[in-house]
Amino acid sequence: MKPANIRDVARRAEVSVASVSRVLNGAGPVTAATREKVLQAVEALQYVPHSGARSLSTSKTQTIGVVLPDLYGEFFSELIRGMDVAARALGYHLIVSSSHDDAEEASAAIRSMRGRVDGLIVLSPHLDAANLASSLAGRLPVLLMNGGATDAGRPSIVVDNHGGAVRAVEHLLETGCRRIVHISGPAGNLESEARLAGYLQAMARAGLPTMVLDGAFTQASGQAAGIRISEMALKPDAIFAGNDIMAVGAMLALQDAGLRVPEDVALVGFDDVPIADMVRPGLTTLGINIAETGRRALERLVRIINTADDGLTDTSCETVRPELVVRASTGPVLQSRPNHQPGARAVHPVSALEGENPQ
Amino acid sequence: MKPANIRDVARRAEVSVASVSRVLNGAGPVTAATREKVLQAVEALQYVPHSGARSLSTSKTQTIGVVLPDLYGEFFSELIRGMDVAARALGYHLIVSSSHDDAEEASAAIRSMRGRVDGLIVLSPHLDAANLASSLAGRLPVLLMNGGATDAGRPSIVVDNHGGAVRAVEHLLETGCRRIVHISGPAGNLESEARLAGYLQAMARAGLPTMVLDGAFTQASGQAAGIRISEMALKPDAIFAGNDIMAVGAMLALQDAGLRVPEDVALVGFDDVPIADMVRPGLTTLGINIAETGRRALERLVRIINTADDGLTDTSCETVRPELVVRASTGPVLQSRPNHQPGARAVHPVSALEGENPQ
DNA sequence: ATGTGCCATGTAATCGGTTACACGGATTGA
DNA sequence: TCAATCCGTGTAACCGATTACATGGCACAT
Repeated sequence: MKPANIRDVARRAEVSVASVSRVLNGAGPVTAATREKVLQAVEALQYVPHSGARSLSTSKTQTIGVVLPDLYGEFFSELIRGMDVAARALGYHLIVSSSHDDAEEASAAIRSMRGRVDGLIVLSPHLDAANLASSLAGRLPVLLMNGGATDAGRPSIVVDNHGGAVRAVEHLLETGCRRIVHISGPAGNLESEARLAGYLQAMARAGLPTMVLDGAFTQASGQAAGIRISEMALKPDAIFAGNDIMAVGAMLALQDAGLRVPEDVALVGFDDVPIADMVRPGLTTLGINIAETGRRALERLVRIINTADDGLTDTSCETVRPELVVRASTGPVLQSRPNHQPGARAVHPVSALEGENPQ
Repeated sequence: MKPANIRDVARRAEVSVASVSRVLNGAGPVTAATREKVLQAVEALQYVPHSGARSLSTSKTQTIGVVLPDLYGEFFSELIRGMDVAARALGYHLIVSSSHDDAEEASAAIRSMRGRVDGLIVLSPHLDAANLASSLAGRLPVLLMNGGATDAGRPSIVVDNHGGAVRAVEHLLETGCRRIVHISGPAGNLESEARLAGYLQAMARAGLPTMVLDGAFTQASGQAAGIRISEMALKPDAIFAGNDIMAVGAMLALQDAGLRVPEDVALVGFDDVPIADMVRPGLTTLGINIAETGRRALERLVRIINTADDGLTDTSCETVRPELVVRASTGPVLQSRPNHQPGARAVHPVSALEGENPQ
């Protein structure tokens, strides 16, 4: 009992296969009578077109591939959710492939998707552009979401990681913090590096010394960093973590060590994943509307596919600007007057290292 | 510059298409020399087989569809991660389709996947079996993960929701709680109903009165329930929430209202999603190894596909037993002696309603 | 009545693989 | 030396859709 094919339908409806195809695709002229007969036959035979055969003749799969790194967590699931909603609205399917440790594995995934998808959305912040491009060989439309890289000639959507990090540091400065350490994401990750660079720049601009602890964008690495910090003799008065989940890890470690957030140490994350609002104190962070970004990415890729410019015309690099979301993990912003005042953050002994320069 | 096809490869390697196919599929006899020529041609032409064409002749897509409900959050993303890892290991791709509000929409999603996938994993706890079966028409292998329903004749993997709920209540009883309310999941959701039934049964068995607040498996609904509870004149001494995310919502509401967990109100969730270990106090919950469950589901479906028994032979209903994970959101277990003793939970005034019966 | 044009429909080529079967050359046994 | 066997290879028929092109019928203008 093999499934029915288009010829079975044509036979039963007493029309030709061409008419069946025309009815089903809404293309070409058909009389109401023909349409009716075809639809009845389709119903009776439980006919569903064979997508492989269709894709063979149309060279379209109505499917989009999403390649993700080995990191997981709320950020990526939110992103995919946004993409999935947009995909269904546009009549596309989504093939996801996650957990790619290295460039090698991601390339293999990309290769295995060729011919199976009409376009790709690639989130591999550790893939350098060159390696990536070689994998992409075919003229498959690709939308990059590769951290800070302004990859030449490819359409992309990137988060303004650098600007966001600067904003994070500025906010901490505004609340009176001076000894600000950064828990960084994994080395080689473009997002992570851009956030680190933003931190370094903002601190340099303020004339403050920097300190970086290595993290890996995971809760465990944030926790480990938090423990290290809680064991320091001269503790920082604020932490800017490379993402929310590390910030949460650090927060737990600090609290377990008896330190108070934000009174002893203020804390800022990045991404605004749902959990940021579920810890206490709520996590101040740089918010990205993640699902919305996913939706936009998918819609843009579909637009590129449909205009058949393989990223030749639309090569712009769309930027998503994170927005500061202030919650309780950072203290209140001090009055903007530069003169010293014993405000909410006066509990912090001001280090001699500060290099504060009231203009 | 169209991508190369198998005939281009055959021409360049100076062999026939049959040989190319044999080399690429490892099937059939070929000499080392032929293999070498073919592989060189493949490399030179950057050849990738057209999956649609292949699926047309083999009737296989090497793709598995996953249909998810409209709920999202860590549970589902963890599950998909587990499936994805297993899929890649077995040479399969994953098409996901989420956010299905109703049976209607889920059916549409299932239909749109026919011919595109070799099998389906369906997680639609609100789809009644009848409605579901009609959608499935084709003899497509389907693995159900449908909450408590022991759907006849279909292979399935279900969580022992009822048993888990009983265990949750028992644990609360062991810590001395008596006024235990339940925050339920959405009505019509089989998982939700099984957990509710388990709660009711365990409470009845203990001779205690029950109280159920309606939730929707979302953080917001848990929070709303928590607010309602914090406003009660006679407060419960424990909450069993239908899942972790509602438990977290309730915890935040209680804490915002100045109540202490577990001293004033103990709290148990269900699922053991990552966030359960990131709130303070840590959430006691019924742990399911989610990613592992996803992996097992996918591997089982592939096994069914490969043995070509469309769920005719293997129709068993595999059960995943959740395991109690005790964290700080519930107090210490009292001594097992039945005589009343002013232990850690003596701070709770024992209500007259209790109906406690020391045997 | 006849030509013109349009429109609904059918025929058949095509997409790019897989594979049953045919074939030819080499090896082996008698 | 000839027949039987085996093995690597090639030929061509299929899988199920789409669609360019051909065709036939009908309406309308002349």
